Amino acid sequence: MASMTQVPDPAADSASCAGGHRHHAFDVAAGLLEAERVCTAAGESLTPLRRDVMELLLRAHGPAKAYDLLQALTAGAAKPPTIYRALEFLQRMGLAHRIESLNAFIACGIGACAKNAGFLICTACGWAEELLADPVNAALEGAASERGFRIAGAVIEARGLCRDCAPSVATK
Amino acid sequence: MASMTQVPDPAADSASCAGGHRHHAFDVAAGLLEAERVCTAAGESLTPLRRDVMELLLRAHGPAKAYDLLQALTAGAAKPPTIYRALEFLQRMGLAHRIESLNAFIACGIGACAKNAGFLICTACGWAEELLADPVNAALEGAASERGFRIAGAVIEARGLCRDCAPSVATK
DNA sequence: CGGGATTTGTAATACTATAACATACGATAT
DNA sequence: ATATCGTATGTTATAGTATTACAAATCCCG
Ligand SMILES: [Zn+2]
Ligand SMILES: [Zn+2]
Ligand SMILES: [Zn+2]
Ligand SMILES: [Zn+2]
Repeated sequence: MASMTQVPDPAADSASCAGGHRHHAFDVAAGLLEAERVCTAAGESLTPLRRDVMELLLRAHGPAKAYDLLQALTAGAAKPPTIYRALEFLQRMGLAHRIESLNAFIACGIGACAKNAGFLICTACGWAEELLADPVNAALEGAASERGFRIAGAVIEARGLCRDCAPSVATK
Repeated sequence: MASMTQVPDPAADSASCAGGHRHHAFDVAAGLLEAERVCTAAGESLTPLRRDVMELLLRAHGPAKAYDLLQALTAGAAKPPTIYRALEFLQRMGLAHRIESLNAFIACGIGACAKNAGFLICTACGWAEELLADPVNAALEGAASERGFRIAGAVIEARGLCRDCAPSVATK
């Protein structure tokens, strides 16, 4: 298999995933509408390419790797800068996030949040659930201010087992 | 210049750094003693190679890149697996940490903390200060438990300006 | 010494990301 | 309509990060 991350082929549609059990998924249609709305509001354009990448992220069953997205675009004819540029744009719009500890990208699960989201990453099924990380950021702010440090942004990524996977791993 | 990260040449000693102002540094001798102690306590061996890498991390004026460390080891004769293996060992011992958002490594600033440390990374001087991230982890735990998620570990990395740099950037 | 486990060396390759420059395209102003 | 400008995309090449697989050396114990 080319990769572990689940970038769907264009035909796939449902929320079934590699692990076999169905769970977690984005609402693709709603996500695309929201993306259009956000870009318009920002005076930017959700071009066909950017929209295609957004759709791939929304259909993915978890964080997607850049080169897998690249392969999924027009059957791999695109070159690396194509995908990195589209991802950078989507991140700038708050429509997607990069997960540093996975070198992967995911659609925003909260809705155009430009900053300081957090993720709970399941090591069993690969899903990453987004958090509004306000309490976490507040705790970070507290620690930072004690040291005279001014926070501009933060990476918050927890690894562990999601509700669905904790039982199956525990009983294994 | 080969790289921005500050892996010292073998002669360098003080806490002066690329930015010109002196600040932040590890206590090299104490760090090596502690490393020896931790490894012995764990029934593992701090071999000359591992010790050399630990010393490079302690002398570095901030997070160090793997290939820069590699270059600093015996003037670049070593191959990539050499450094990645040593770094993995040091991380396992809690003597070093990987900073995901920088693809870089840093000596533990707290003392053999195996898990869940956090970092405040200054984007001006490049230093990364380690936090005992207990309050942050507590906040994360709270958010996770609401979702039935069991956290095994977390990446907590804030970017911003340290106490020393905030004024100089503000007045620039 | 023999034998097994750990550590290190080495070569090859996979994976991730950016720089630099060329081309295309849509909007606006003559 | 044509020129021009800014934005977006295409293309080539290269830089940077990390792992796999196997070979050799070393250490520890019996
Ligand atoms: Zn988000
Ligand atoms: Zn799961
Ligand atoms: Zn530490
Ligand atoms: Zn600083």
